[in-house]
Amino acid sequence: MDLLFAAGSATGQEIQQQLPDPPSYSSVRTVLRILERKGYVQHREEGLRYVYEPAVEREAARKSALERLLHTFFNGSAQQAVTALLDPRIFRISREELDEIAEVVERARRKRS
Amino acid sequence: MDLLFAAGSATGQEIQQQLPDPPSYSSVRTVLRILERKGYVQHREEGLRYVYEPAVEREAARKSALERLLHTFFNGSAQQAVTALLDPRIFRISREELDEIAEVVERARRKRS
DNA sequence: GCCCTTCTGCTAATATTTTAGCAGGTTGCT
DNA sequence: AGCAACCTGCTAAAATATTAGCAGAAGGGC
Repeated sequence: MDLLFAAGSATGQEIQQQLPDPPSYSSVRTVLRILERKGYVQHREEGLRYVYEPAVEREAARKSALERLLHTFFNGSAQQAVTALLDPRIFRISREELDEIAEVVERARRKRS
Repeated sequence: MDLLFAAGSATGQEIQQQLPDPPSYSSVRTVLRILERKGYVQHREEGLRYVYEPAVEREAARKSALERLLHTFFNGSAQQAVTALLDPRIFRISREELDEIAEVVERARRKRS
């Protein structure tokens, strides 16, 4: 699923290739079919093969993943999460990126006031 | 696991209570015992009952969860993640929190320059 | 001392996941 | 037409996860 969210959509073959320690193509497809039956993914036919994509809105999935992460590791606090994201011991962030982040925050503040 | 990371540590009973649609206590303990065998959690005896906690450093787990989220939903970009965290359509953030975040960012910038 | 509650470990049945093989269809090339 | 390289669905075995029941130990109150 994560893979599909990251890629947007993918064929069985693409998924298999990106999987670590890839199982047989047959296995991948079985899983996809099951995920589809459960309503987690959907496919469209493209030429003769199926292209799969998540059945849930990307936005919605992202939101719920964020919420979960915040709750699990940051006590629900967005501020703590941002602090971790900026912690050089955790991520190396370029100077430019840092500037952009500052701008995003400033924009949010201005919008608020 | 998420629950344990959020709480820091917990007894079987506490875990059961916090679980949605809670299965029997017996089931919870079986799972804990298996997780322990696999090395994901460990326990210490406290009085007569076991208190479980994750076997991995909280920091390390947090880092890997963040990395995964960034990769899955934000194209690896911390900036995009911060943007989402500040998006009022996603999270309601108080004015104070926003100010604190701004400060965190500023501190990071000063440290950098 | 005896019972009630709460814990542990063990065991076992059931459900689900994971894996792969096989048959049949389509496309395209020779 | 025949063959190779794809794809799909179906099927089934094996591994794993999930759930819960039961027995035995320990503590606390009557």
